[in-house]
Amino acid sequence: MIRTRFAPSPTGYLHIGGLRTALFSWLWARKNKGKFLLRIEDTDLSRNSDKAVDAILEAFNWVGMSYDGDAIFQSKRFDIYKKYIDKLLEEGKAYRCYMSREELDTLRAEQMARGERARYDGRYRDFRGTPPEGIKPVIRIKAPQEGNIIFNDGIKGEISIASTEVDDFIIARSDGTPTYNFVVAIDDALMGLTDVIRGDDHLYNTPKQIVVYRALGFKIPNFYHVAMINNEQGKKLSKRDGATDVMEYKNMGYLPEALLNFLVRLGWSHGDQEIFTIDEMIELFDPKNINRSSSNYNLDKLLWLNSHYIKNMSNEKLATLLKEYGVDIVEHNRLNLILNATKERGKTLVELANQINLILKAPKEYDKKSSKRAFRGEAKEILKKFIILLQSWETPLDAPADYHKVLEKFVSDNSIGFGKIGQPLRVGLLGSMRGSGLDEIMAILGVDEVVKRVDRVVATL
RNA sequence: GACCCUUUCAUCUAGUGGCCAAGGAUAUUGCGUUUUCAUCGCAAAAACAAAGGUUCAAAUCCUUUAGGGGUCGCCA
Repeated sequence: MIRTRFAPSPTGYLHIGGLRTALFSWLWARKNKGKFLLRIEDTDLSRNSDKAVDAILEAFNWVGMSYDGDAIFQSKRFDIYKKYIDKLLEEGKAYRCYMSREELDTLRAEQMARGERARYDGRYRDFRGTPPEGIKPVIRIKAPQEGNIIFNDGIKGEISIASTEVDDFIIARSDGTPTYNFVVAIDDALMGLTDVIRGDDHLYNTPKQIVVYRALGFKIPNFYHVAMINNEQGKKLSKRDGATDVMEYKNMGYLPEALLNFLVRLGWSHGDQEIFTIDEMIELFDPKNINRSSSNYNLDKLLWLNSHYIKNMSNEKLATLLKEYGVDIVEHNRLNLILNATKERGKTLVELANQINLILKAPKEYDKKSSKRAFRGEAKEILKKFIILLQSWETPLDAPADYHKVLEKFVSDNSIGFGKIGQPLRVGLLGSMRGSGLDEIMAILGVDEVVKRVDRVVATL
């Protein structure tokens, strides 16, 4: 059975990079009817925040991802790690190192000056003497000193790193608390993970974790290192260009299905397919089709996807969602008309809400440029005449098609083009030259409201 | 600086030695539809980082160079 995990450290909100790796892991588990587990990496006791955990769960909930079982908190598993540290110590696979921080700093500076990769030199590896006084030791694991550490990455292929590049890294701090690479390996093993999908900023941690796996005799899982998401300029993502809280996307009016569709195609592909329902993603996802190279974050496509999902969403569901964006038309008897007239004009729910308000709320002012164009010539007379025709119409006016008949009769009676009435009428009703179809607008507003708005604008001309 | 990863249109990508004078999508531009805007339809422009090899044949394999990213913590 496939078992994957998402293992964030609770230092802040969830951003799209994290959401994407979580998505990949989640899809892979769901596709294989396996388990997707959540683990909170909070071993650094000074940097924890419960809020951060809530933020992650809120984001998961919004996009509809769920994890199996209970979330695991590393901070509650210190006794387990301690046991393994003692075991390694006993077996001589780990040792106490009495090097002071100052000594370490000096060593690193020297190595860097020589143009080497900074790494611990193993001076206490076989230490048998009397420990220096006043130093609380750290515990280091014995890494291999020769050969290469090789593993097969599911995305990048065989990765080989010289053992000389991997030092005897610290597995327990001088205060006794365990460190990241140690606990990750233990938990990944104990949680029975078969596939670890994570960002390729962890690529260099993998050989270290393999050292732990081997020392403890654990089975090594499959690793998949997904390349980073960069900004449009190909640089590291910053808060300005995408590394914002996932929930910000909700505030900006994006649909979760659009965001997931966007993210799944960032680095992964299934031939030429662009649109994926969640079920399709689950069915088709395979980490072997993840791209090796990093991808650039670009909002255009997300916007396009979002408008696609808005256009294809049921009116009932849209209406419900719109309540959070300041528009409540759930009980409106023209609900379908309103959304059919506007949903192609809003790329986000925020824009859609604006479009709806544009119709539902009488214009407070009339766009200058539009007015200038629309209200020239005989516009005033034409509007007056149109109102008369509208009010004297004999058959009931209900559907957009009914209003269309009125418009048709009006232009033919007066031998004018649609534009002659369309432009002033539109500006009179909406305050702007652009917007939904007049037939729909009038059907939504009804005769009385149309007359009211036109009267008002006529009075200003 | 050292080590590791990576490099196809502006962007996301298809492509695993011949089907590629490189396909799709977004964005852009033009045309059409429309009373406006949007949607939609059609079309255009747009890329194998560079140089050397290997091969009958290379976007695909190898080497070097250049660009980008990551890592070098008693952070995760």
